[in-house]
Amino acid sequence: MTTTTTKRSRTKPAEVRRDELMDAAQALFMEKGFAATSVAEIVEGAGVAKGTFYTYFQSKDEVLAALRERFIEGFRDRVAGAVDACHGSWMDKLEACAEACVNAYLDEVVLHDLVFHQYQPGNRALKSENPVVTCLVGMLREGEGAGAWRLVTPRLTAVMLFGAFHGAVDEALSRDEAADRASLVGAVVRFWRNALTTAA
Amino acid sequence: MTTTTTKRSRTKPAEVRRDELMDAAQALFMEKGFAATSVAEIVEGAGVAKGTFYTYFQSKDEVLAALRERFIEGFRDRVAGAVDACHGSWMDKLEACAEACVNAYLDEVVLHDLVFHQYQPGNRALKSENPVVTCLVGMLREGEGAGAWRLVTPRLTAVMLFGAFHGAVDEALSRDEAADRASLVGAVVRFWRNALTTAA
Amino acid sequence: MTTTTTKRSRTKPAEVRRDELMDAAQALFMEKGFAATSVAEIVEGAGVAKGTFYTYFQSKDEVLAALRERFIEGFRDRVAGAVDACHGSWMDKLEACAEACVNAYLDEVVLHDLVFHQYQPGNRALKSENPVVTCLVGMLREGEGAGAWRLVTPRLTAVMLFGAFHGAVDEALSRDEAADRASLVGAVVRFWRNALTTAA
Amino acid sequence: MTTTTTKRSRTKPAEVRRDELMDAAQALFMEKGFAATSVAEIVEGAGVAKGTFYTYFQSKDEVLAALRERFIEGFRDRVAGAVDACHGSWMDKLEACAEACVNAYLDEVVLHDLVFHQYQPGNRALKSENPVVTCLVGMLREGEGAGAWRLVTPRLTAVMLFGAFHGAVDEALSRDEAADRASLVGAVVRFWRNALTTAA
DNA sequence: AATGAATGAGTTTTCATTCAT
DNA sequence: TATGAATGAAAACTCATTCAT
Repeated sequence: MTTTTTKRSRTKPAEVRRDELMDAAQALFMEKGFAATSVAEIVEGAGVAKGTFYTYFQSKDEVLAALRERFIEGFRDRVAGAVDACHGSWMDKLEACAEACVNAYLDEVVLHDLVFHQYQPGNRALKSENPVVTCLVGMLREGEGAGAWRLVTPRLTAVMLFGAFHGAVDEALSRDEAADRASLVGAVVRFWRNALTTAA
Repeated sequence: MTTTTTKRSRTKPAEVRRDELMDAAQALFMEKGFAATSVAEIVEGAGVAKGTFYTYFQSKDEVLAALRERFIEGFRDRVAGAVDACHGSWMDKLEACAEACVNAYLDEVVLHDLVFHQYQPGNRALKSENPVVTCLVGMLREGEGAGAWRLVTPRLTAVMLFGAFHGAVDEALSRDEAADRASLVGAVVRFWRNALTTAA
Repeated sequence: MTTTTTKRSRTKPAEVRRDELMDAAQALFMEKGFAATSVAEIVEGAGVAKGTFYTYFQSKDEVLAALRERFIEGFRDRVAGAVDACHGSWMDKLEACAEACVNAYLDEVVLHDLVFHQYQPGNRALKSENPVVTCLVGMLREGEGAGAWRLVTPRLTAVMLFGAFHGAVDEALSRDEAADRASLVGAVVRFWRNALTTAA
Repeated sequence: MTTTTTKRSRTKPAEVRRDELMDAAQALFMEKGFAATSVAEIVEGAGVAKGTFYTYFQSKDEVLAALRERFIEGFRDRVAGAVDACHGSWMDKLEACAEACVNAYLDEVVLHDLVFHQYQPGNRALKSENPVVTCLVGMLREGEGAGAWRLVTPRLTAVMLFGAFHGAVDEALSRDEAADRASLVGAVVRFWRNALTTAA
């Protein structure tokens, strides 16, 4: 009798529950760090009981992994979208890419740091399978094909461009100069352009 | 024979004890990760009692911080030394710097990762107060004074050069291509040079 | 037979568990002192795991605080009950109150000492927000309204009456003369009565 | 050679060193409580090394005991002195005694609490060997001999007078009304007088 | 007498995970 | 599926005390 009424609201679609848990975890990890966040806090944030967490994730580490996947996908989509939307020259595309990177990164640095900076011996690979780099490589290659620039090692160049942008944004952040995004984007674009322009 | 050496005083100069503890901690952290290493293991490794650890460090975190300092200093000394030892042109100095960076980093990646990859909200500053960057800035400014190149924002440029090198080495490492250091140094040097050469 | 009772759920109503923990703690504290009792012993006494203690109390200190609350409430209830049950004159009520105080205190000295004798800077207030005093104040005021006595400072008087009783019982206890409760009650009552009778 | 010069200032008369240690301990105990004070802090306060502490006291508890002795002596001397200095009637002496008690207590409550409130099963005796009570008893007996008042149980009365005064001062302290010592002394004296005046 | 580095037993506390309901 | 009380292993850290100098 009472069963029909009670059952309903408690059970949500698995996907939804899982997302809610991930959202709660992400917010807390970003606020206090991974190690400093307890499962107890995550479930509190998601409004479920302790045990429920373990129906969706095998361990605390697993949520972090899931979060990482989600972040990578989102970042790549955003940057790739900006490049695709640009119908100018290759240099224009490069500029669009730099701008998208800076903005996407700035918008989500904390999250970025969270999902990437957990040291465990031998997780270096993560950074390089970086989809933004992959996307950059593609663009560099196409641009090269079109004669926009010449590159000895496209992948390494992409990685260095990415590293340069990364460093610039980190610097801006640590100096509280990230608010002036235009200047930042300007500096990065200028640097990238130079780096790709072989001195005659 | 050895008796005389062994017998002498359980008490050692503070500096020595501290270093022994740091060495033991560093070895363990690099082997199993920071979180997975217990203070109990560290003191066992250093051959002292639990309490002794706490006469030299306030907490486990503090050793990591000390290790970071030690790493940074060593890295900077190495790079600065290489630049100072180069008596060629500014471009030569730049090259010497790039080479020293790549080599120093490659020689101590594991340690580098250990001391830098622990995410805690708001430790971002560390990277930018990076003494290698500071050293680079100095060099860039002097080089600019000497007319070797022209820079709009020296610090940001230095930071991007550093980021580029960092990314390149990370990439090489993750692809197991770090063995061919010459190529790597070559790629970095070429990239740096371009980045500093304003396209006319 | 007994199986049904025993088997049922390792989980007990929160209130019950909490009380069991408090009981175990109280017994041990009274036997060996607060500092000399470890949480390990408490949980052993209560038949639960270490962690369970911390589901109910934030720290060892918190149990002591809870014990104090419980003691104070019990004491007040007992005294207030005795006064309410007395339907004689105001002097009779005063006498009932004195008697109840002496008896209640004598019955639980050890516990009293346990919960009150832990010196920590600034816990003095506890004594004065003493609900027995509050109850005494009420009685004194009502009695005054009824013309039983006249008081310049009711609260201070209540506090002094309480102090007098407290001192008398402490004295009796330390001299092992507490067995003769009648005499003790007599002395306290006589003293209280005098103290409230303004010499004409 | 160098011995003569170096030795001098380091070694102080034992008595002095001991006092310095007691002073340092007392200050710290009063500020943060006995348990919360470490031997390390005591020796720091006294400006000596860890080991020195143990040349003068066998343990941390022993300092507290020494402090208690010192407090008791000082308090008794002060009250007894005030009574002796009063050459009026017995009621005057009583008044002088009450005043001295209140003042001495107010001046050293924290210390009083420190040395008396440390609960360990069975240290109740301490309070009753209270020298002020003993002194009060003497005065009450003499006054009774001189016909100033009549008492059934002098010691118990003394103890109750002491308890009353104690309660009054505690109350004043917890209400921050201790500054107005005159009123406080007045209330206590009035109460004491009444308590000693048998209602005809 | 004085030192202070070293000790290490002992304690509190945390928290990821389980499991009976 | 959801719950949340219970678990208990594991860890960090403290500090009174010792003792070689």
